[in-house]
Amino acid sequence: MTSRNSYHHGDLRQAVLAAALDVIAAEGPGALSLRDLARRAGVSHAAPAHHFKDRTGLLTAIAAQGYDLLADALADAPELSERGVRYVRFAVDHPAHFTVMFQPELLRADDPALLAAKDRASAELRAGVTGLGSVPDARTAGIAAWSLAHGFATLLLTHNLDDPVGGRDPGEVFRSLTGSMFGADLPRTKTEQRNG
Amino acid sequence: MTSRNSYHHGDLRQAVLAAALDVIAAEGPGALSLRDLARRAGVSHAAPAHHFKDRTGLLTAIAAQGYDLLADALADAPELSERGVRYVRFAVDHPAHFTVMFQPELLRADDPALLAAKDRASAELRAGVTGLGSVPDARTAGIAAWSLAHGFATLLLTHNLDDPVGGRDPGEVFRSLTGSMFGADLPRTKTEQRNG
DNA sequence: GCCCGTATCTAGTCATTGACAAGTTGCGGG
DNA sequence: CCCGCAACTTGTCAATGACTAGATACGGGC
Repeated sequence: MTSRNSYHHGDLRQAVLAAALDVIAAEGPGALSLRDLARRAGVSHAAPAHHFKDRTGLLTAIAAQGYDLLADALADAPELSERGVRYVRFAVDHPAHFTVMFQPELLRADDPALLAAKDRASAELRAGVTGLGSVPDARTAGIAAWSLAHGFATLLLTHNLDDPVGGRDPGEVFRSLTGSMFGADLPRTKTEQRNG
Repeated sequence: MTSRNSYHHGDLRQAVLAAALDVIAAEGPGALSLRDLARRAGVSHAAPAHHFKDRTGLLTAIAAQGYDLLADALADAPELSERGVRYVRFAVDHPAHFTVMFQPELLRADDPALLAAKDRASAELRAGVTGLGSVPDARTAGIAAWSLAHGFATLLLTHNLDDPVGGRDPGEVFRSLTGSMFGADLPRTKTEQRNG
């Protein structure tokens, strides 16, 4: 699957990406070694560079793929709270992507593919907020919602909430979180927002 | 200041720590090089190892210092919302510490100094929640508050909120955030919490 | 005032890595 | 059939983390 006996690997780009995700999820981006990934794929030490240019290029490709996956995950979610749940689930399901996406110093910020994917994801995030209706300050509410979901996801991935969450589905735990803050169900109406 | 003409540096540990914080704040933990820090301090390439053992030891020392600073910053804050503001301010004022503190794979998790400092900070965080009184689920509320502050801080440091925040004080922006979610002022009473 | 234990720092070394250059293989269009 | 180009290999260099052995000087004990 990952290596062939022919001169050409056949699918080296995917093989390296997959191996990289494993390493990052297990030991973080700092443990990434292009030469190690090459060994795992059974190719020479310089082969990965042809597909990703360098270490930064590989991480940038991962981040771009991550933003695309996030945009897909958020698409067609009815309520704001449901987008939050999906945001958290995305982080748990794709920890390596999520980790790399939010470490700008590891990435090539002007990469076209990265920018495009990031725009897609941003649009989906904003779409969730506009669904709130004409809330007093939709922008502030959007930042609050994003902060809540992002903080919960980050604390989860950094093992700061292992005890409270236990074995429960993190998405459901987050749902109960938003419930305890806003009341039973989101999105709230304009009137509720003013009184809340 | 950073180097002396005597054989002994005099304060190498502090000099290396300070230089490391600069590097991390500017280029992230991945850009840290013990040899580079040694050059900046004007000592031999192996000198820092005497104080921190290895790269992981240095990062662990920074994280421990960070948790101590955070505990200090949170101490004696009257309300929960004020602790949130201070949490965000800590992240903005000590970006290198904050970054390293929440990347467990960079640290030696069983380091005594790290564990002690982390416990201090945890106690301060929990103290803020108990101030809420007998809220339905204090633990859930605590996680929600921590997630909100942590997420906002993380998004700030990763330059995902540059436009919305502009030049304003991030602490004040966060204060307005909590206000838009919970109402005018925190902590809310038990009754408000039920109705909210 | 001297001596010695030890913390601090130096000098040298090795394996590993990222990055780059130059060459080889083989797929696929014309 | 052949040729351009993408995919991969081989070789190399500087930089780094980690380790070892040794030099230096600070400070307590006498």
